[in-house]
Amino acid sequence: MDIREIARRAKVSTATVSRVINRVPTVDPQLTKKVWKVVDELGYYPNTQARALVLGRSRIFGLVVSEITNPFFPEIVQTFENLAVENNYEILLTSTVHDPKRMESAVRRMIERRVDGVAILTFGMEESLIDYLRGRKVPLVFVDVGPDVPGVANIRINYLNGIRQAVQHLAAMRHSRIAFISGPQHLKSAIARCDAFKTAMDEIGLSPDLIVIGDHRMEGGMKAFHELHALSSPPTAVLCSNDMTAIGVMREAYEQNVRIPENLSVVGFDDIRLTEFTTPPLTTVQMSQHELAKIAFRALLNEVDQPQAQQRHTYELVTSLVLRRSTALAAASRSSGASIKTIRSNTRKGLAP
Amino acid sequence: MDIREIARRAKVSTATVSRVINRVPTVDPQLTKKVWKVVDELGYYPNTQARALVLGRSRIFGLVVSEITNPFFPEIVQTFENLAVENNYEILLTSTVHDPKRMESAVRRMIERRVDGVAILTFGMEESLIDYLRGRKVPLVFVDVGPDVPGVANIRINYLNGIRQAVQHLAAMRHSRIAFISGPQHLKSAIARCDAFKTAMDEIGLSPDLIVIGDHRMEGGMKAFHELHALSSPPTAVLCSNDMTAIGVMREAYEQNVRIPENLSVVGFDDIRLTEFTTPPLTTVQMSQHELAKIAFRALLNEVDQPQAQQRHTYELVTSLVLRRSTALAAASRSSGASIKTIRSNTRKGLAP
DNA sequence: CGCGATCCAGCAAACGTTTTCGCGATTTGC
DNA sequence: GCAAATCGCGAAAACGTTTGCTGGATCGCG
Repeated sequence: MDIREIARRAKVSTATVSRVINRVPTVDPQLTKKVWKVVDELGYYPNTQARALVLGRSRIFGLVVSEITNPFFPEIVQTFENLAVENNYEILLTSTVHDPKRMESAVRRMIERRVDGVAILTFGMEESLIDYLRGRKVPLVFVDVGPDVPGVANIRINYLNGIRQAVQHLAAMRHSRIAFISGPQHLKSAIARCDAFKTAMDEIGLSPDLIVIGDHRMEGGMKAFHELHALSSPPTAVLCSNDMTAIGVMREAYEQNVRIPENLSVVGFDDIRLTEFTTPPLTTVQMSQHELAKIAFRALLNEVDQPQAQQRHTYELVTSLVLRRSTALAAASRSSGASIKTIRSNTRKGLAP
Repeated sequence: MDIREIARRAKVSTATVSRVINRVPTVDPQLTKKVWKVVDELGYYPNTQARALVLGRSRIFGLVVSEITNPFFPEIVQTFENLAVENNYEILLTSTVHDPKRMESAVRRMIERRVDGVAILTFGMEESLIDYLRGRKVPLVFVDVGPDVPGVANIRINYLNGIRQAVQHLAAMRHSRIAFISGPQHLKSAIARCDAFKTAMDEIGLSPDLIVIGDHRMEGGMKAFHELHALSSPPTAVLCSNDMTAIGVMREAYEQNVRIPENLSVVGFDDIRLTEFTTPPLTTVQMSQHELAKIAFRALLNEVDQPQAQQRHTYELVTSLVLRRSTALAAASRSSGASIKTIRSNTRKGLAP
C-alpha cells in the first residue's frame, strides 16, 4: 500500500496526498478530510526510506557507546532515546566494546544509513577515525577528544570541580592521608581525573603521593586497596577514578574487616545508579549521564538545524560531589572524642521491575 | 557521490558497478578491479535507503524493551546488538518506559522505518498492539505473551525449573519457613513466578503461605521484608520475584541488624549483573539475558529468511539456580552444632571502565 | 463584464539503488 | 568453418516519496 493507492481511492493526485500528510496548509479542507479518511481506513504509513531518499535527511542519529553493559551507559542511552522520541528522531545504537575494528564498522554502517549526525560518547577514541568521519561532513559530537573544527561539537568535562569538592570534603573531615586509585593510563579521561586530583590536593597543601593505578573495574579496585591497606601507614580515605573501582575497594575492605565509613572513607566517580545500592551507599562525584546525553543531543540538533550558523561548538559538563554514606570523620579525630557524623542525601527514585 | 559517479569514472554502467559491489560473480575481473579502485579512491558507500527501497528489505530489526536503565535490559541489548553486527543488521532501539502511548508510537515508528522484524522483549504488553502489529505482517518475537500464529515467534520462560531448584536448595539447608516476595500483580511474568513458587513448595510438602507482594523495586523489597520481619515467627529464608527486590531485602536486613546469610537466606530472580556486586553476592535464579536475546534474534532471522517454512514458532528459555553467598543453613540447625557452610560459585568477568 | 492576480491541484522529474531484458561478442559443437 | 549456444555488459524500469512548475479555475477590481 503506497501513496498512489491512497491517491487513487481519494481521487486526487499523489502530490495532494503528500501535501496533506505533511500538513501543507494550502490544500482544500474538503480534500484534506477525504485524504485523511482514506489514510486512516487503510492504516497507511509513509515509507520513511523513500522519503529520506528525496529529502536527503534521514532523521536518524547514531549513538556510539563503549559498552552498553557498562553501568555508565544505560542512563545515557535512555535519555538520548527519550529526546529522540520527542524530536521525531530515530536512534541507531552501536557499541564498540573497546575494539577499534568494531568502532570502524560501526561508523561505516552509520554512514551507509545516512545518519544525520553521530554522538560518540565513548571514552578513548582512534584519531584516525576522527579524521575519517570529518571527511564525511556528518555532524559529530564528542566528549573530550574532538578536534576544534566546524561541524564538530565537543563536550568538555570539568573534572576538577567535583574532584576538588571531594578532596576538600575529605580534608574537612580531618583526612590527610588521601589516596587516589586511578584508571587505565591509556584513557584520556582517566588521566584528566588523576590530574584533577593532584591539582586539588596541591591547592590545599596536601601532597598527592598515594596514587595507585587501577583498571576502572571492581577487580582493580580490590587489588589497589589491598596494596594500600598493606602500607605501613595506610590512607584513611580513598578517592577512586570511577565507581566500579570504589565498589571494589568496599568489597576488599569488607574482606579485610575494615569498616566503612568508620575506618575508611571512600569516594567514587561517575555516580552510576549502582552507587545507591551499595552498603553503605557510596559518596561520589557526579558526572551526570542525563546531562551529558542531553547536551550531546542538543548539540547534534543545533548542528543539523543551522549547519551554517557560527555557533559555539564546545559545551561544558560540570561535575560535583554528591554525599551519601561512605565518608565520615577520620578515625584519628573520632578517637579524640568527636562524634561520628554521616551525611545522607536524598536518594533518587528506585528501579522499576 | 553516487553510483553513477563511480560508473562514469570507471567507464562502465551503473549496473556493472552495482554488480561489483554486490559481488555478483559474472563480471569481468578486469572491470571488477577497475571499479573497486574507483570506489576506494572516492571512499564511496552505497546509500542504504535507496537500496532498501528497491529491495523491499531494510536489514533493520526493531528492539523494544521496557526501560534501558532497568538492570535487566542492558545485557539483552548488548547481545542483540552483537548479533546484529555479525549478521549485517542494524538495530532500532526503543523503550516503552511502561507507557502504552509510548509503546504505540514506538511501534509506529518501527513500521515507518520498514523494519524487517521486531523483538518485543518487554514484560507486560497491550493486547491491542499485538493485534495491530500482526495486521502489519511484520515478523515478531515475544516473550511469554504472544499469540500462536504464523509469523509470530514466542519465547516461553520455564520459571518452574529454577524456582524449584531454589526452593529445594533452601529446604535442603533446613529452611522450612520460606517466604516469597512477589512482583506487581498486573505483570504476567510476576504471576507466573509466584505460581511456580507455590508449585515448588507444594511438591515438597511445604505450604506456601508466606507470600507478600512487592513492586519489583528495591523499595518494595525493603517494605516487604519489614513486614515479614515483624511477624511473630518470621521466615528464615526469602525468595524474591526479582533481584532488585532481593537487594531491597538485603538492605532492610542490614538496617535491622539481620545478618545474611547467617540469620537469613535470600534468593533473587533474574541474575542481573548487580547481584555479583552486593555484599554478600546474591544467590539467584538465573534467567539468562544473553540466551534470551540470542533466541529472540535467531527467531527473527528464521522468520525473515524462510517466511513460508513451517517451522516451530515457540522457543523455551530454562531458568536455573546460581549459588553465591546469600544462602546458608537455617539458624536453628546451626545452633544445634552444624557448621556454617556457604557455597561460592565462580564469578563472571567484572565490568569494564 | 473583462482582465489580471491569486490560488490550488496535478504532472513529472528527481532521489540512488537493483535487476530484468536484450543485444553484441565470444565460445562451443559438429 | 558455420550455426548455435553462452556469456557479459548496458539501457531502462522499477522502488515510494517530495516538490518545482504549469495551467485552469476562481476572485477582485475597475
